[in-house]
Amino acid sequence: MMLPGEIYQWTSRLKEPELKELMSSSVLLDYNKGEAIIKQGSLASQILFIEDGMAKLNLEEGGRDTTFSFAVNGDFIGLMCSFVKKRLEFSAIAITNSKVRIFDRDVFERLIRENGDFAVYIVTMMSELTNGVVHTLISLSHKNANGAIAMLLLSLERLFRDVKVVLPFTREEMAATLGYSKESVINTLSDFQRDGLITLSGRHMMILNKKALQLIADKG
Amino acid sequence: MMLPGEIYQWTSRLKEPELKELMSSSVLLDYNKGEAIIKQGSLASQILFIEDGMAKLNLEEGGRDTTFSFAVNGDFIGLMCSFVKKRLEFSAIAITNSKVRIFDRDVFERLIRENGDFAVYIVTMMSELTNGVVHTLISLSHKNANGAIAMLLLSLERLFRDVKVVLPFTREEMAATLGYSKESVINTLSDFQRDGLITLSGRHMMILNKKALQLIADKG
DNA sequence: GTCAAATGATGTAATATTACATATTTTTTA
DNA sequence: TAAAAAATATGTAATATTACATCATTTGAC
Repeated sequence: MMLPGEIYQWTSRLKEPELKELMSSSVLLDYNKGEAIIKQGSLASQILFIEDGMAKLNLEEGGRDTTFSFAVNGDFIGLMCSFVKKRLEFSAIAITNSKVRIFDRDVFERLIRENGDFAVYIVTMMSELTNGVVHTLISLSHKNANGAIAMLLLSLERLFRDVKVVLPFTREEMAATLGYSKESVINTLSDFQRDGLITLSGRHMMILNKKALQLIADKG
Repeated sequence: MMLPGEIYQWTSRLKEPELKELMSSSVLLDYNKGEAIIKQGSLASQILFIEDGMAKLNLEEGGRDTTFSFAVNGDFIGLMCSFVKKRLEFSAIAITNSKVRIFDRDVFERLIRENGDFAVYIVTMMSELTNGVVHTLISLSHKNANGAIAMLLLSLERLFRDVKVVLPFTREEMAATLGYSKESVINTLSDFQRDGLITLSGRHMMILNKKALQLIADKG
């Protein structure tokens, strides 16, 4: 439950009546694991905020689905790409059962118009998010298969805040995201398991040796 | 010379006195080809606008310099990454002699605060820019060497608006950007020349067969 | 212009990655 | 629960990419 002015940082940028208006024009929806929260190609008419759960941000292109970011509890989902003119060019998929608050973009934009503090806060958040995504994508693209996979596993550990992770991908989806073949992903994961860095059972993974994984991510 | 309200779209979002204030607190500087316009790690205290010339946006990391975007005449340089809290995490290098207008971030932010129209315009522009960068980086990372190089050459053609292009990279820098070895880049460029797709002489390139290059970029 | 340094070109061996074939396991559906 | 479908695993051959060695060319400083 979202209580004005206390749980989420950004709410403090809004005045009492502004926040009230925004909240009362919003809806809270439940999404099941695997469900699409945002479909690429839909009109950019909403701003989504994840109150509970996790989502992956995908870009579909050339028949491939690439995950380029994640969103967790307390994040605006893909905020840096949400204010486009026409249609959203990304999708968001719940990777756990999630509660998502849906704001109307017009109301949201009106607040940006009317509340300069809020506008600057949003602009700053967008820059930070974009920065992070660009950084991640470039790092990934310069790594070999081992390094890229290690990076992804570590980012999932941060996302879940736990060494136990449920992979939000099939091996093939993971391959598509990283730009390698599914066999490369499968083999590398097997290698990691054989070398005692992780345990694997279907989609359930546990990280056993974070330091070694980090080394592979850095060097690879 | 920048004339209020007529040359650049964004100026029409500002009121006469706002634009006047912004312009009068700005400076126009000349940069020579190759010169650093923005240094990664510098304080995020300015917003830069390129009035004439071209620049490449680089991210340094792991000893490598990766170009992730370009800016030309009429662009804010790296706007989507410019409103970060502390230091800029990208650099910008002039790839032709350029005239750059330097705005003070505080003044710029004050306009975002005080002029809602302007705020929304900036937010929209940031989203569109981020969208484009993410799209480009993901496309590139899924291509083989030939495809990635073809993509880059075609994007340079669009940048220069001409089939004659002066490559803003050494072969090695191009390799760093694309995540391949310099030999792969050199060999592929040689192949392209041998196959009559381009002519090359040092950094001077001419695109002879755009369709074939596009095909390689799409398929590769 | 000359020289030195940097950049570019090319061939080959080593390595990494993919593609294919096939068997096994897990998940889904009826 | 059983059967079917999807996903995973594994070995091997084909392909792509890198790394190394060497030489040619271009660029920049003096």
